[in-house]
Amino acid sequence: MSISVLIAEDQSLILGALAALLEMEQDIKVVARATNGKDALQLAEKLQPDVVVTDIEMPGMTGLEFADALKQRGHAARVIIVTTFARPGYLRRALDAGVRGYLLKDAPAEQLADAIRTVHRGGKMIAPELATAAWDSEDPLNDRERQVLRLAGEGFASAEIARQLFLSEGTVRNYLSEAIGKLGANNRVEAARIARQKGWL
Amino acid sequence: MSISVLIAEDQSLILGALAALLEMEQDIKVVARATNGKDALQLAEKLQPDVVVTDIEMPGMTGLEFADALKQRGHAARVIIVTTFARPGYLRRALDAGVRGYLLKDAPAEQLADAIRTVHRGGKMIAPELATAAWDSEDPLNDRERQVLRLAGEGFASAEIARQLFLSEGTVRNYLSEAIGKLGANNRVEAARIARQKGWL
DNA sequence: CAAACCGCATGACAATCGTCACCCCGAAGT
DNA sequence: ACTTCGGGGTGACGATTGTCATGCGGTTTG
Repeated sequence: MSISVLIAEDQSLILGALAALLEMEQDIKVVARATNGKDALQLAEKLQPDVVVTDIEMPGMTGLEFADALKQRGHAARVIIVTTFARPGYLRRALDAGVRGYLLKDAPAEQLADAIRTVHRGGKMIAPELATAAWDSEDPLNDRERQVLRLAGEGFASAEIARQLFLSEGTVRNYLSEAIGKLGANNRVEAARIARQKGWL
Repeated sequence: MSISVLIAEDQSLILGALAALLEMEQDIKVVARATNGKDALQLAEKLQPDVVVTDIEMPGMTGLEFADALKQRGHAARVIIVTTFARPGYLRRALDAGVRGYLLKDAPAEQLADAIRTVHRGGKMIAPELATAAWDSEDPLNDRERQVLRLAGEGFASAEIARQLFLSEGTVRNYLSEAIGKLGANNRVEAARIARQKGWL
């Protein structure tokens, strides 16, 4: 018997493409498609697919909320998240929602079918870039550093940041220096980029 | 004879999925895939595909630069841009680069094959959301300013940018100063932010 | 042909940034 | 009461950034 799959993804073109990709596998059957979390939830309840593949960023209900909702209702479907974002924070929330797979969109194409099979068998499949990162890379920034870094990343000068946060300019520079050091960056811009990319801003 | 197509898209999973989607059409043949602009350029030169489908945001060389490079070399291939971003600035630059199609990733899946056929026939296909909005505000940046600004926005220092682009550091600073002035920004970071948001990077 | 541009480079100067050592003070611990 | 600690601050110094005037070899173009 083939594995029944539901796909949720808000960009129709990508949705169609993913479906086409999976249609090529004889042991996988795409039984439904949804372009947002709410539709996906209804369809999942009605069709009881073996596996659900979902994006995170969708209008209305995100993939994470969707996974959580499925879990609440004691649903058997195993969920695989497919997303652009390698943010440890997302992975955390996904695992908390009982998600069994977390793939990045820049993983090789065969991995999706693999992941579906693995997860259907009861296994887990986490993008290697994140498997470790979820553990070791905790956000090293404190509150002030985050605030300052966020503004610096928008292009505000130290003096302006100081004004906005009611700090002295020197202090702002100290925080920035700290943040730059903690993130292993060479300057505020790079630091902001790194932090954003990790989902810490 | 079927239409030969090259696909460039940095997210492998999506790349594979798009290829699968097109494989389903009997009159379309995916002859090559690339995950960045440079590879795409080489492959396009070697294989002379009828149509090139490319994403915009790719590491190294963007889809727009790629399209431009193809045009420079007097290449016959017709280019279709497929992107998430409905930024008028992108469309304008795409059209300037001689691009024949501009689709959004949330267009219906069948549109891609349609667009390929239309473009192959010599027609154009522009996402309706953008067809009108194209004449918004002009991009005041020239090529060098764009390159320099992009790197500056990533957090590279002037000296590093100079090394990467084989320019002197002073020249890099001059270009940045120009760009900052044109965009009404106060520093490189703000300038990069403004340009990005307008779709000029 | 000469004028006008263009892309790139220099050099200089002021402003801003990044770093570091050290200070102040109010809360906690013990 | 005496330390310790954390948030915030100061001052100074070198590196980087932003600005501007100026120069120089190629292309256009009148």
